Amino acid sequence: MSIHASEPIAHPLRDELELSAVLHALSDPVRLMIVAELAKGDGECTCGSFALPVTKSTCTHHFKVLRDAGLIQQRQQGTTRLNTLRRDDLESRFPGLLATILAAAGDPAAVVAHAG
Amino acid sequence: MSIHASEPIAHPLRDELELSAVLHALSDPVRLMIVAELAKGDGECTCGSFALPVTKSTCTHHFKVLRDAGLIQQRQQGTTRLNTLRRDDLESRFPGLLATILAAAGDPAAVVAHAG
DNA sequence: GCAAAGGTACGACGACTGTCGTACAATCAC
DNA sequence: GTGATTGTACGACAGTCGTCGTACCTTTGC
Repeated sequence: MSIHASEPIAHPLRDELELSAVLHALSDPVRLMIVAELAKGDGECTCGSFALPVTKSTCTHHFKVLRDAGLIQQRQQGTTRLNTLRRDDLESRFPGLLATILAAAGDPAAVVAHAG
Repeated sequence: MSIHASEPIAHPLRDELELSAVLHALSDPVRLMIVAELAKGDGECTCGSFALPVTKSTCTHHFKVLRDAGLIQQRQQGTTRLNTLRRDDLESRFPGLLATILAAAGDPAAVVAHAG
C-alpha cells in the first residue's frame, strides 16, 4: 500500500558541511579507501562493489558516516544503493581538499594505518 | 649540563608520518586551532601562548596527539616547551595538505604558507 | 631554603567509535 | 507464490577519545 519506495535519504546541505566531520570521516582507512575508489571511477558505485575487509553491517556504518559528513550521496535503486562522491559540493566548500587528500592517499605507505 | 633538557621528547620520523593519524589529529577543533595558530606565526610558540578553551591537562594531551601524529615538534626550554609546525616534513610527505586544510579552516594566510 | 610558574603523569569519567552477529525489509529472478 | 540478493536496524562489545582534577616535576626568582 503506502509503502514509501524511494524514501529520501538524509544528506547535509552544501553549506552545512563541516571540516572537522570531513577530516574525521577521512581519517578512517576503510572510509578513505571507499572515497578513493569512488574518486577513481566517475560514476555511481553500489556498496557491494567495494572489496572491503569488513562485514556488511560495518560497511553500512561507514557509508552512513561518509554520508553524514557530506562526502557521498546515496540513491536507492532497487535493492542496491548507488553512491556518488559529492565532488562539486566538497570543492565549493573546501577547495582542493579532496584532491590533496586523495593524492596523499595515493602513496600506499601513507594510508597504511591499522587496516587489517 | 648534567641535566639533559635537550631532547627527551619522542617524535616520528618524516617517513613514518601516517595520513590517517594526521587527518585524525586535525579533525579536532582544538587541535586545528593550535595548528592554525602555529601556521600564522613563523616561529616557536609556548603551549601557554594559545588561548584554548580547555585545562592544562587537556592542552598537554592535545599537544601530545599533534606531536605523535608528526604535525608539530616540541623542544624543551626552561620550564616552557616550544612548539614548531613541521611544515617541511608535512609538505614532503603530503604535498599541499597542510595549506589546503588550513585554507579550508578559514585561514587566508595558510594558502601562501609555503610560497613565501 | 621556599614559593611561584609552566607543564607532565596518572587516574577517572562519560561519550563515541569500529567491529560484529542476528534479524529484518525491499526488490529482482524464477 | 518462493528464494536469492542487497542492504538496513538493532544490540552488543571492547577500545579509544576528550575532558577534568590532583599530584608531581623542573626551572626561575626571592
